[in-house]
Amino acid sequence: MSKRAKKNEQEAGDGDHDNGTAPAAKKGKKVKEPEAPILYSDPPDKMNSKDGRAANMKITSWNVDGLRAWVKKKGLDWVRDEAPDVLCLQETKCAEKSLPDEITSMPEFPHKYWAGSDEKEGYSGVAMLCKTEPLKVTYGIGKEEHDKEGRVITAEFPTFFLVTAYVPNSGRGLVRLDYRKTWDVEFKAYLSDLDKRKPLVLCGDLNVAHEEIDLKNSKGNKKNAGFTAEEREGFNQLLAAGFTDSFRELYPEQANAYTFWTYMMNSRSKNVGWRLDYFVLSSALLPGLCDSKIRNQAMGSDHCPITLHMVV
Amino acid sequence: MSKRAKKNEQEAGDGDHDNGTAPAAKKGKKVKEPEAPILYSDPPDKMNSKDGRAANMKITSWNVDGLRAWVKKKGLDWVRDEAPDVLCLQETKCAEKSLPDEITSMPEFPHKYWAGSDEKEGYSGVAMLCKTEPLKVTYGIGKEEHDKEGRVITAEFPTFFLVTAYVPNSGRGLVRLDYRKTWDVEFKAYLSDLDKRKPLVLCGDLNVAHEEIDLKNSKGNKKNAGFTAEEREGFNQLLAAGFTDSFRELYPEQANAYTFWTYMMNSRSKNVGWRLDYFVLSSALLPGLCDSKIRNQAMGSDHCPITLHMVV
DNA sequence: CTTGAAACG
DNA sequence: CGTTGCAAG
Repeated sequence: MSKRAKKNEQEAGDGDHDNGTAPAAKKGKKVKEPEAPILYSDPPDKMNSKDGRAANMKITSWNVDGLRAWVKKKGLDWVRDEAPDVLCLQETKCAEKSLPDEITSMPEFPHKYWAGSDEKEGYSGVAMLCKTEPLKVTYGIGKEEHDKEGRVITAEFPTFFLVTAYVPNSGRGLVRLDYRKTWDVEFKAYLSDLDKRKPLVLCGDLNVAHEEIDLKNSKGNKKNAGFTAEEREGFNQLLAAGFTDSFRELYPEQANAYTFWTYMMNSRSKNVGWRLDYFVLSSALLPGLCDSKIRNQAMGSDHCPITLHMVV
Repeated sequence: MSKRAKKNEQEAGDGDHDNGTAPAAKKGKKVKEPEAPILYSDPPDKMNSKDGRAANMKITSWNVDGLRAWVKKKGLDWVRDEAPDVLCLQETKCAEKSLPDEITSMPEFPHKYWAGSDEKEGYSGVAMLCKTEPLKVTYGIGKEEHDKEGRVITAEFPTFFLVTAYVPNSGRGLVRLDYRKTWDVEFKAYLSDLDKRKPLVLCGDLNVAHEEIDLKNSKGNKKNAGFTAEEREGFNQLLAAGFTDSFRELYPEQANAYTFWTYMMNSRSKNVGWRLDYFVLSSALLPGLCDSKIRNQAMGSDHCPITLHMVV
């Protein structure tokens, strides 16, 4: 391989979450054979906690990248099969009045909560759909500055809080990294405050790959949104505040486990991806943790869904 | 039919070229049966002039409403079957560098000319593709004010000028009617000047239905772009300057003959349309006129193509 | 590459 | 309703 080609393979483009592979080879140049995608084995869901109790709460989280398109691509069929107790969605990109009937009328989830962007229509937005009614539902993190983009919904259940979040992307050229750093600080403070009242589950697109193992091209992406030192440190600080990355807790060595692949350059078929979606748990909930799964077969978005089984 | 229903059927919306039919009937109300579309018979092309000479020039004009989408919808397959000597396109909405290979490499037309909008990418734009090379090709009408939107190409052939035009739409709410009136005056002047040198054929989307016979809902569209008194008078003035609407010349009583149908409200399937595309001829070319056809079976745009046969 | 909205028709 | 460039990811 030429020096230049090697460089390309590690460089990232100026986009966010780029996979860093070279662009289409020039005509006449030798092209690398397509390799078999490197996946990881997917054992059956563990339905019991370490201390032997049976899971009684199933939560699924999915960045749908445009709810309307995702519904057309039959994302809800997958959800019906998965049948979680709570479904959390990020990047719905849809005003409440424009939601498809198929989801607003879904009988499996009688309790539905929507947060949209105040300013920009079709931007950001999260949702939480529940089988049973939460005690209370709140929107945002209680900071005017951060609550205009429909990024957080918090539901209080008898024994825990469930927070779903779509963390701000730092953007191409890291144009929004400064804002993201503020967000990370204030969001962690919000979660710490909640945690003092009741343990919590945080799920959603946290827009960071924590460690090198959490993305394919770690080398080439150190200056790109989602893998900067600042964003990774933000995640470190969250864990230091007493929270746990449930997937990594259960599968500390598992490589090639991703939840996002850019639509560009056939990244998904090559499993050139990032782990950006998480279930993060208060330490008090760890004894009830049964499994934390990545459903990388489910299509309909550039992210795949993740599912948590726990005892609450 | 109720008075209200009747009113709806004649009213136009505030859009341009609306067909003026009522919106979807309210639930529970009686709905009119869908009627068989009223078309007109399409006799074989006349390939001789009145004085018996054989046609030796075939020109096709088509508002493609986005050349790239039209190419994907196989518009070029239809063109290859039609096999005109000159193909004129309007609303290409495509910068020259973004043209699909399939059209730039088309061997049937070795001589290709493109005009695009200077300011707005993906807006307006016309093209002329020729089997034989014109003596000279010019762009615009020689008035700075009118030549920024890629609306006119003029090709000089040995015995005539061919002008293809995409005349400015007066817009919803007639926001651009004033500009259109200026255009009509200056464009007529341009054509009159050309006509002094050599007779001409003008083809393209002239964005006006001339008389009541030239659109389905004439009553409801008198205040809408394409059928205002001002635009119709502009066309009258053009004819008064010594030019002839070739289709109407040959088929003076032919109703239900349209070249445009809004994509909305299934207008095309109901043949609720407008005749907006024309071949307009200098009087000196009338003896050579053989036929002026509307190819209303050709799909790929909200306009259909038209074809002229003449002796030059 | 893909989404959604905006402008235009 | 459907096209385009656009911002965003």
